[in-house]
Amino acid sequence: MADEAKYRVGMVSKMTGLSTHTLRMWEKRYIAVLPKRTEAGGRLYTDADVERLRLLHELVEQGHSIGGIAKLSDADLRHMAASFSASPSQPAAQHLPELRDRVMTAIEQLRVQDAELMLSRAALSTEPSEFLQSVVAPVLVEIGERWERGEMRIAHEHAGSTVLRGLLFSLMRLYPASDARRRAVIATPATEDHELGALMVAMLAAMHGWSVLYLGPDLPAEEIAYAVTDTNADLLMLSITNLKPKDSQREIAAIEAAIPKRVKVLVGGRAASAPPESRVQILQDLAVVETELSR
Amino acid sequence: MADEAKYRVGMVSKMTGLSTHTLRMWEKRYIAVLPKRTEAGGRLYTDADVERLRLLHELVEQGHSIGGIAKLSDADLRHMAASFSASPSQPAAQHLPELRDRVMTAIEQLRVQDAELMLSRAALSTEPSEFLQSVVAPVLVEIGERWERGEMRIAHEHAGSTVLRGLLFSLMRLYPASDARRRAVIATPATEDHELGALMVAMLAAMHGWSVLYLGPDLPAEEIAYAVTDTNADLLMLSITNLKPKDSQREIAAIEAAIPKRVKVLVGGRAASAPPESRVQILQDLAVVETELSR
DNA sequence: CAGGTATAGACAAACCCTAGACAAGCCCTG
DNA sequence: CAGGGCTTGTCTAGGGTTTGTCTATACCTG
Repeated sequence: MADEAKYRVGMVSKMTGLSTHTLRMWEKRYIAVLPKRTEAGGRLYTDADVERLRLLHELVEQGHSIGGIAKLSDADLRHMAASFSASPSQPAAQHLPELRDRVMTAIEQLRVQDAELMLSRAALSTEPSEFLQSVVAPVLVEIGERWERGEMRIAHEHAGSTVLRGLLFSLMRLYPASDARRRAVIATPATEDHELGALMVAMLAAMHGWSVLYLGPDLPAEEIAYAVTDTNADLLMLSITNLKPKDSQREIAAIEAAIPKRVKVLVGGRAASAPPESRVQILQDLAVVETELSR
Repeated sequence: MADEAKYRVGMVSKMTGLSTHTLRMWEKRYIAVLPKRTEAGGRLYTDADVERLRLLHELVEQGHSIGGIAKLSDADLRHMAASFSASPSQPAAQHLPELRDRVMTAIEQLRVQDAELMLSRAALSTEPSEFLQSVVAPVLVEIGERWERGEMRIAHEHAGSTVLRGLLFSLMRLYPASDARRRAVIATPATEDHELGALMVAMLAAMHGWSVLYLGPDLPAEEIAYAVTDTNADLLMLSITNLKPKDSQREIAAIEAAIPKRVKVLVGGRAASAPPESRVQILQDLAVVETELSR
């Protein structure tokens, strides 16, 4: 839409705080960005370029050498920036299993502040996908299991998932969308009210530079389709953990029928089930999600 | 009727702040607008032309080059102006009503990043309670109204409330519990699934130094009572916006019967309704909540 | 004729381009 | 720790491009 190249070098200089000279040198020497050109040769930067340059600037000010980071992907840059601002210097909680236990204990005792503190510390000093896989997901599963065994009350389950929801929201907001051209819509189909899976992939997508529209849980098929079409998204991700296969298939089929063919659809979650003849892709775990997101 | 060509170049100059020379050059060189002519050759601009020229003028003052934007469609121009006012502007919208409108517009267009950016910026530069009362609550109400009038889709409602939820979660986590002796439990009774009111008071409580246990929406009475008792809380706050008076009263009575007498209970929200003979206090607006919290 | 407008051409200031030079800082090695 | 080499931000020079304004001349209307 309007996300084409539009900023000239002087404007980008003001936006990023880098001199026009530096901008040109970073391009010439390290190909940090590669702006389009006008017919007369003037540089034209996109929003994504500007965001990337901001990130690079920040990292350079933190002491990285431009030559070393200029070629990294947006996702890598974002990750570096995030983990720096979080870890002035600490050994990092290397024992994720232990962290898990401590978090579970805190939730059992309804000490949510403690749980939050431990989690957010760990989140910023750990690889995001690893954090999700080794901490968030297991904690969720364990809460579910203990609740089924009657070892935990609904109050615990609520408290725990609230902590995790809040954490994931915050993490998602940590990554400002940079690449306006890669749009992803993330939601949960009608009657599926478990949003944590969706939040996890939303966070991953944001971290990988996608411009994420997170719609939350329990959305009718036509609404999801509308959002995808209206925003001209390239990717739709659904999370399904609680639906019956029949319902899952019906909703997916309805959505699929109502969106453009070029939109890629990824479905994850314990109960994900696609109709036969479907183009959608079922994702088994978060690692696969990440590889899909990074291309 | 109103789109007749009416204004001559001198008039348009005064209306747009552009010199007549500039108007002619923009037409000749970039075809920014193409006004009708009188029989003798005089330019006649329409209201739409004037509006477009105003937009172009604004964007040029923001640093865009006229040559680069003159050919864009009205929609694109509007889009650019909107997202600019959201992103890298320094003075921020100090006018809260205006901010509200801009946020609503962004939500209507599913530009959640812009909405988020504007909101979080304003949140940090505004008194929290005023922010909630002048921005968050009105936006919520307006989304609800527009949705009921059929002017907004469920997708918009979801997108909007997701943005606000995320924001409130983040704000809540901004205030680490300072006073561990003043504990508050905040939740929404069974079948009440609107959690935004609860989140608002949770944020206020956290801001006032309370140690907050936020349990989220839709919690059975015995679970709320358990949490209050188990954490030895001094205060319970409930938010009820959607229940029938009968249900509201039943839930409150059940909770009240199961918690220690010394626990203060505050209930807020549009549909708050307490049983007769109840000790609970009904709070009309957020200002009252704040005075209650600060003692 | 006055006042507003029209066209075409001329200009200057601001902006942007490339290529090369250079100094300060960092890193490695002896 | 000294020196050589690499890295990196800044500067200069010379030359295009973009853009607002100005001038000169002419038309139309009352």
